[in-house]
Amino acid sequence: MLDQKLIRENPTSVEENLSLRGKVYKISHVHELTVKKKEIDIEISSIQSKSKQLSKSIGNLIGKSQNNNLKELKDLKKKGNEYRIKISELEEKQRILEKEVDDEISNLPNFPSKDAPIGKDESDNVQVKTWGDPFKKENIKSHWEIGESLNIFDSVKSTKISKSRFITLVGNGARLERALINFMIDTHTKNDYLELMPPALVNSESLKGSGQLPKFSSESFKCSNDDLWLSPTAEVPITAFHKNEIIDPKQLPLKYVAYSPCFRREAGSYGRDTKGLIRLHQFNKVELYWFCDPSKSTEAHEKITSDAESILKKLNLPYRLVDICTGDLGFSSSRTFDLEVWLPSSKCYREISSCSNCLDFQSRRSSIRAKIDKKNTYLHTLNGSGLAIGRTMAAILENGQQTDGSVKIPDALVPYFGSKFLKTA
RNA sequence: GGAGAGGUGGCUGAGUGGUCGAAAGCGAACGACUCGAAAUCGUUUAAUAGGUAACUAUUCGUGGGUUCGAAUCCCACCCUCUCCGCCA
Repeated sequence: MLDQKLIRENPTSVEENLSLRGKVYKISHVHELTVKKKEIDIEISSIQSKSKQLSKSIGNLIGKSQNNNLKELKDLKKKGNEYRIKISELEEKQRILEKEVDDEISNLPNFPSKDAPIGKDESDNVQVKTWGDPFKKENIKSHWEIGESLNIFDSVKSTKISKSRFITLVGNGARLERALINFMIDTHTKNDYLELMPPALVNSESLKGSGQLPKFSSESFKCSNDDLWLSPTAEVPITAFHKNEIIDPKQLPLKYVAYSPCFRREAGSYGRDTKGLIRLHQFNKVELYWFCDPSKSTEAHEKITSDAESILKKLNLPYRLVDICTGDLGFSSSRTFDLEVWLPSSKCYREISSCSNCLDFQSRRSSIRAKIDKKNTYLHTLNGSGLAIGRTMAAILENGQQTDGSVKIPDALVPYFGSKFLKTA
């Protein structure tokens, strides 16, 4: 959520900042609404003040004389009644305006950071660095071919259970999934992250608080009988964990790691990545999340990214770091570093983690503050996958494939998985 | 799901129409006493929004309503607790 005051006082700068995303944003209408709303706020409070004084003097008058039928009293009450009617009229206007303003501002994305590369779309993203040697060989199998031959997951049977884009992990596949979750959480908790295991169902307010609503309602699954949705990422419940709080600044930064199943409708992606573990309606993810002092979020962004990277390094998976351009930034983010893992079968890097600095965008939506220098200040929030489990498994299968059909398990994962190779059961 | 009870400041808890933003206690801060501390005594101490400030408004679960005036009355919703039912 952008600052309403900024929109009211400096609409031009708001438009300029938003236009960095490569689209035109017209905010003159919201601007007018915020100005009107401010006028009404002031008017209401001045009438309330008069009305309050009047009520007190009526109280005093009744206290002094026992007679309730004085003409003076009647006149005062009449005057009070006028105030009341006026106030309720104005409040009605205020409510409508507030809703309009809120609706419009809720649909505006965050400002891109000045440091983000300027660009229109994905093709303008900037590769910052690569790590490890991409595995290139003839006769490379895709992870779904490997999965099928090792019998570690089954998508055909899963359509009987649910529909397409769902997966059932089988035997060692399920075991590998659990090993990855535990390995990642252990690594991060050793690094001072506090583990959370939040609800998978979240209410509308929570989705709004982190930016998924109102604009992206078609991206999430809704439970029709309740005001509950299947959470698309742990970012949602973690943000909501501190909703409407004023946090003691001594506790900052708050660093959380959470495993959660994630549910996404993937509307509009029909035909893309239909095979394997890359794009599913349900997948597991370990998420990293920081609430921090606004002056320290740039630094925190570097740190959360390197914490996510450390998993790829420990698993010895080749990857690259990409600086997302202004036109390709997510709705809530002002700067995003993507980590992309090498998938040899498709000879390309695929996103496995997205590390974003949302500045005060989510904390303003969710009202999460800390008293810093005697002022209540919206905190900065940062999130990053550390990592997406299914895609990590795909990368391990493809990068670790052996000529005999087995898969080498990364050394760091062996204690969790329980053996050095993944073979046919 | 059924029956009942309840949601008040950092905490406990009083308050059923009029200086109530709210008694009392605990806690906290400061001061006195003390070499220092404990104990004791005294003073102070809710939050939010707007404003440089004086100040103004709002807030007693949330949202409406009645009234000149609502923590207090009415309606709806949310949450918590107890019992019963169901259940991993």
